[in-house]
Amino acid sequence: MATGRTHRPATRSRGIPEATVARLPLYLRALTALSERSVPTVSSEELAAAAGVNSAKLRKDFSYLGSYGTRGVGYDVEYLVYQISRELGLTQDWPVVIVGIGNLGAALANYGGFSARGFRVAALIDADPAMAGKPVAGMPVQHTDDLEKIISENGVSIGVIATPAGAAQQVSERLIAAGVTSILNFAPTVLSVPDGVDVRKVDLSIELQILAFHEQRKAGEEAAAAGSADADADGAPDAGAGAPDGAGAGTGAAPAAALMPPAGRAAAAAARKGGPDGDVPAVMPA
Amino acid sequence: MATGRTHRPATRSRGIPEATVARLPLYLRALTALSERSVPTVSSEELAAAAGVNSAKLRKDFSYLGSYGTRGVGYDVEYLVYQISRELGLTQDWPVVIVGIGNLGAALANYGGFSARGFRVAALIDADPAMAGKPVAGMPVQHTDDLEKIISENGVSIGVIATPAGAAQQVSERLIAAGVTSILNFAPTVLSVPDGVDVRKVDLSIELQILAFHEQRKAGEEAAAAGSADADADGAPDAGAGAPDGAGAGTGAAPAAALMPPAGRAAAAAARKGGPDGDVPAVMPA
DNA sequence: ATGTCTTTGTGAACGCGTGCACAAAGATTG
DNA sequence: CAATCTTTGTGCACGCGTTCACAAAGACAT
Repeated sequence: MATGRTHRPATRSRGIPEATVARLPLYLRALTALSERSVPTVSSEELAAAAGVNSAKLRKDFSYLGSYGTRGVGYDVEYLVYQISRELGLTQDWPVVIVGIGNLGAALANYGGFSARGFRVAALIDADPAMAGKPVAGMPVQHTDDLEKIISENGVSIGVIATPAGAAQQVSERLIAAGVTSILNFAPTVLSVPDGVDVRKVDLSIELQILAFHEQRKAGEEAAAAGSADADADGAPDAGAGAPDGAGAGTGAAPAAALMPPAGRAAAAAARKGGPDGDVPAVMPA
Repeated sequence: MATGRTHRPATRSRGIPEATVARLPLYLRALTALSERSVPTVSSEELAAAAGVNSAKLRKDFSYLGSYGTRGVGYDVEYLVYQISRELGLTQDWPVVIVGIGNLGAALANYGGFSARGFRVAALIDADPAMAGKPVAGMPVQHTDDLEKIISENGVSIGVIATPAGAAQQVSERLIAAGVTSILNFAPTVLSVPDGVDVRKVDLSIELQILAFHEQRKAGEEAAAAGSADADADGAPDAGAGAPDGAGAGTGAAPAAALMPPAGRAAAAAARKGGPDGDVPAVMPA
């Protein structure tokens, strides 16, 4: 792409924005549903509605893949299914391993959607010797000791980590050393990996916290709309002087007790101490 | 990373960009870890490293909350934990219900991280009569018939949907009608909800597909770098002519069979027919 | 063939998020 | 008290992603 005049649309060679890639699976799902109903073609408008996105965005997304539509008609469902599948690499088989067979790991192992799209669970791995050999989802759990061997023998390049947070980093290092270059991380930790390795994380706790934020905000606006008395309300937390701060904030239920910085600290910390966060109870991300 | 969003027209009410809100839980986790080690203060540099973000970004994020740092020193850990918790609304109790107690639902019910941050599982709900009364995570599963009653009696405003895709939309409607205004959706469907309701979705299948895309791309580049013969390589997906493309990619096994558009269609469609996608085998999103 | 109607593909404007770079603020030392 | 050093808070520029709006392309009817 750098050599002199490699004249070409150049645009879409290596293009395909991340945001677009992230939506392709969404389109694919909607298209698959249409395909099952034997719908021959769809307009960008219809498909966009089914995928829950803007039609212009969808068209632009598809434009990165090439011109697969027919003006005045729409897109050929089957053909598009094929093209997107190919673009995503779903036309080939991807063996994956799941490390950490706790509650979540087991649920993932039983996950039907895995095999549905070219992903094949090649092995289930756990550090607990008691788990070894035990069948989960019709497949015997193997011990961590054999991790490297399993990876190389099966040509695994994608690993799923569902271990407690404390073990995640080490597991990722072993996976990578063994040849894995893509990781789906369910453990509540920031994995540091070398360049060239892709990591995506799924974090339930974070999603819930984000919802809580919006929920609180909604409650605040509601309160503000109702009793429009206190102007400041949840206003900008001016930590300025002494202990003022947005005290009178009627936002939530937040009583007085939870408002002064230096004092409340102890309580806050204490309340969290026992909490499962550092290593998670073998269930899921925290 | 977990996906999902439901953008609001304009969050003009009180700054705090969505992107920042999404990172606050990350900071909170890192801070909590520091707190447990009794570290009194952290610099933006250290905290940023622990959270896996850019330090300038972190400082800017915090600036939206107010000026909680001390120049030349850093941030007071405990104080910051408190402020972020308050901002996220974690100082209050959030009762949540989990609908759909399959493999995943059960794993979520057992999830320790729930209660760790102010979230309390108020009830487990499932449509299967056989599940009713059955204890999961030390709590009896209740039948869908009582959904509305459960929601209102417990003042639930956050619902978690872990049902098969086919039931998700209807469940969401009942939850919303009963008073829920925030939903965490694990079902592989696009939920259409009225304004004012927040939906975040976690979709394992999509994450894996995104990884597969990058994995394929890496394989393509690798092949291109090695045998620099065919210039085009993984370039623009010219479905047209022959069967070039990054075939020789060592990684996978993509044979020739999976390359022609009009022909492969049938196979692709067929392979998917029986696949669990339309309604998911009571395990997880597809 | 010609005209009309539908729908794609995309140029261009806009807004958000990111990261740099630096002045201001405060701690610390002599 | 002055000098120096550390770290925050933020103005600014850049790039990505989203959205609008419309010309071009093709189907379809006459």
